[in-house]
Amino acid sequence: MKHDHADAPSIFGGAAEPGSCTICKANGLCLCAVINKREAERGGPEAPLGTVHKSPARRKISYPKEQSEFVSVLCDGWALASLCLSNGRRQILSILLPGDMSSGAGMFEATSDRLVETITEVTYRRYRRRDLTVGFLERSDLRQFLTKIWVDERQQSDRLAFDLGRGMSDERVSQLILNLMTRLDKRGMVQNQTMEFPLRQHHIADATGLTPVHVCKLLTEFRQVGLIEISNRSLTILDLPALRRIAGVA
Amino acid sequence: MKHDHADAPSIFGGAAEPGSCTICKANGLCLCAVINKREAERGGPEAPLGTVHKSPARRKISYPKEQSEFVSVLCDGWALASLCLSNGRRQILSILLPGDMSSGAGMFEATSDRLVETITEVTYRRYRRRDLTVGFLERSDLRQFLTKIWVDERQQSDRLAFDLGRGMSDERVSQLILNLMTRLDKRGMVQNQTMEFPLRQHHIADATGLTPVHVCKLLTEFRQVGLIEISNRSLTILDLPALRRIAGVA
DNA sequence: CGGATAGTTGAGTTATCTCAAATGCAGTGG
DNA sequence: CCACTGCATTTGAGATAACTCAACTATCCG
Repeated sequence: MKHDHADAPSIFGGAAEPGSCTICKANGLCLCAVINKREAERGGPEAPLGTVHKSPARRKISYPKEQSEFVSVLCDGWALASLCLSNGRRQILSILLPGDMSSGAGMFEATSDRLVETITEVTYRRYRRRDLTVGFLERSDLRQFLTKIWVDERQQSDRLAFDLGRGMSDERVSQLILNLMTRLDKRGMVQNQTMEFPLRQHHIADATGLTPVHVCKLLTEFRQVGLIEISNRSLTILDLPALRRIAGVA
Repeated sequence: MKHDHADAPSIFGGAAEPGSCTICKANGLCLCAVINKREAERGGPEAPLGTVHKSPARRKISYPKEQSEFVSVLCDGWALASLCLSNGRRQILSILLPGDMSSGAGMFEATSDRLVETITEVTYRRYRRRDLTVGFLERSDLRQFLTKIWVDERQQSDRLAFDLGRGMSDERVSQLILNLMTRLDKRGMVQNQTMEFPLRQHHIADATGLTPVHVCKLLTEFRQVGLIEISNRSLTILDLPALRRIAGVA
């Protein structure tokens, strides 16, 4: 069984085994692999791995209410899903990392209210929704994949609601940082408590429901007391226990 | 095909047809009906409609981390699902109305972090999870039911995050009221802009991320300017357009 | 009637926002 | 290489939405 993501070099895991690429690491299963396998078993044509797309930084790649017959999975780079309403207010609902999709519900619904845009330059893979839904009927591993995503997303948005509704500003920001750290770590993208950190302060603000100005003040304070270090678009956690304490880990 | 919910009188729709009970109205499909049908087609035993349970007001009926082989669907009364963390802070994630379950993800996961408790006295129906998952494999209407729930929940929690992160206090409260009104209306539980309203102010506070005191002040202001009227645990919207305007309907 | 829970009101505090100006930094075109 | 433009970050001062605390009243239920 092939699983080399040949067209998306940056998600190469080196090996060609399942579980080796970033998408697999993130989800425990890669849609490519699943579709691949299905096709192989049927003796069908070479697997439709999904088409690869690239987009520069700061581009909108999916609009609210927009119909699409495709499901996109991020392969490389950072993106975000947000809800924008009246008077230009926006709330970021999720920072998308390699292996993520805008929302698992998108595998069934052709439209959503979410706006998806890139943060860095990204590579993503588009699958035809129809190809996937056929698979859902037939493959138990794909169904498991789905329910796992559902459960994970539920937990993430519950936690988000809690933080936004009940957290102080410093809790929210530290929670965001820790959350990203955990998710990147699962993908093998953290070394020495250090991670790539392409977020602008206004991203952090929109994700935490705060003001860019206030985010700035919080971050400088975090730095001053030796919690974190930011330089060169990368972030290091210097005092993990303290940061967790602020985030109010239950 | 029977569909009379015989043991849960208050969700009687009068007729015995699908679409007639509150659960059907809420979801477009009732689990009872689906399981019923499946069993009937197989010539199996009389359908396992799920066992009926009752609980008085203000009782916890499902705890975080608690394992359960059952999935509960509310038949009558109000309940809530919340996330409680450190120092007793709580965020209500969803007000549960007849036809709702704590979370659709609960149909696959035996545990969650949510605390579910009753607001009024409630009747609910418990289905064995195993009975449902078997159905998912076989019945396309049940799968559709599932994906609809997923999509709806996604939209609800996106909106919640937006309100908590980016809404002023008056927007949040009016949004909550309108949301409840809409959902109750779908269930045929609104007459003349009037609905049953068993929420205490501290419920509203926990749902909107505010303080009970502040909620009180907002509600009295809403009443003074003639937006709503509350009496006898029921709420009437007197000026719908104005309330929508405050809620910031997009 | 008494005790608990819920709602109301006012006074004072504080976390966060708004506004505004200054600085830094990256990319562009001359 | 420099000046320039546009974005991101920093800093300070003042405003305000929402909170805390505390006392008082109303309502419900046995």
